Amino acid sequence: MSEEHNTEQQIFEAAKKVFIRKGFDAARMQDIADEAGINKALLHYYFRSKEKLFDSIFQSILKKLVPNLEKITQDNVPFNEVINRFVRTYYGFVKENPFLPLFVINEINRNPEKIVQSFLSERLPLKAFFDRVHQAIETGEIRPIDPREIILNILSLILFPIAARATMAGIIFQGIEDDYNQFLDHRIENIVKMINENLKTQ
Amino acid sequence: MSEEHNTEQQIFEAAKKVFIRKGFDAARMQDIADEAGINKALLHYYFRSKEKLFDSIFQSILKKLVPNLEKITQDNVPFNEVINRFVRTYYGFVKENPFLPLFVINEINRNPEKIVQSFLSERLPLKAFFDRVHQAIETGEIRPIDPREIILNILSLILFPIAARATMAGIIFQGIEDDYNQFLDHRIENIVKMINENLKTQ
DNA sequence: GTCTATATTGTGATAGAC
DNA sequence: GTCTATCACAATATAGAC
Repeated sequence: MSEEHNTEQQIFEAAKKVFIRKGFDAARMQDIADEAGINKALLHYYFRSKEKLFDSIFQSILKKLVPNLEKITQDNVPFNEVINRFVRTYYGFVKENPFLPLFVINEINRNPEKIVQSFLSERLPLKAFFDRVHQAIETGEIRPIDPREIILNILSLILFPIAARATMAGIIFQGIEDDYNQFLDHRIENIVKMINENLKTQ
Repeated sequence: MSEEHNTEQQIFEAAKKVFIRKGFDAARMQDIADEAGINKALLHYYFRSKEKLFDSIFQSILKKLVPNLEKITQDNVPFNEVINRFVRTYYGFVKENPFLPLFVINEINRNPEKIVQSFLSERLPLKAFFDRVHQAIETGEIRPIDPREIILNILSLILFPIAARATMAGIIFQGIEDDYNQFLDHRIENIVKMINENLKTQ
């Protein structure tokens, strides 16, 4: 009873792990079967094809990567504190899920329609943040700026160093990833400062 | 005579185009043959294998993407002008070569040793920039900061929006790429400002 | 050097026994 | 539901004629 065997769920989790690490093209059905501890034929029994298996996984991953800013904006904190929370919680998340950013970027590149499907139907969790920015501009808390620019700057500064880890660690740290990790942790402080300074009025 | 046929060079250029656009895994030898206007067998005649053909191309591409900061730092201009030139010329380059960043990131991920080969032998073009930063710190022109942090911030702000074009345009511009391009062009101004403000003393 | 034809290998998918 | 064995196809690589 407590040991629900549930093969379908087992496959799902295994596939998630393999797809995220290798991407759709490089992922092998054999890898997924091995990871799940079963054989290839069962994959096709539960999910008809590799593509179908992938699709069932992708949407949930994309949602996890788009920052959920509703919680962060709902408390009535000053705007620079909104930025502070945004940067720190989002960095904490991608640090724990370092393969997600590049995975999502590549898969959307491979098939751009995938993103439309999921974001046309429901409301983006970015709406709350955009509203909060406009409010901060009206009250003179920050200078006038397109909210999308703030989002793009923060995501760039956080996601790029993770997505391009091997490249950047190779170029500026001779490939020593431990040093690079420490460097990134320490740098978060400065990102918050940089973003907030850029938003100051006058 | 003036019409040097030179099949090898023709293959090389075709392969470069196809590899950059599709990546190593997704690139097909047939695609390259078509692009070069010859057949598959000739590819193997000139370059023994797909891997060998790829390797002969990759190093030159990597070098092009690592910013060459020697020219920019050699004139005796104030440091904020160094930043200004760096950001604008580098953005101009990747705008003309939008597939390079993600291509390099993915291929180094696939095979991290590739980067070591090329950068252990010769001196990085970043050295001149690092020296210029240290000089600017000593003269009090900018605040004390790790030069690698400046590089990483600039590359993040410029490369990420290009590498993740489909994703970001999809999330914040409903996939309308023309609007996204204009948005990026206009944003460069603010990147220069943001980086320079962050480097101010006090 | 350049081509056509074919060998070889890898992988997604299916058939069929249990 | 789960397995083994096999199909079908795609893609790299090679043989051999010209």
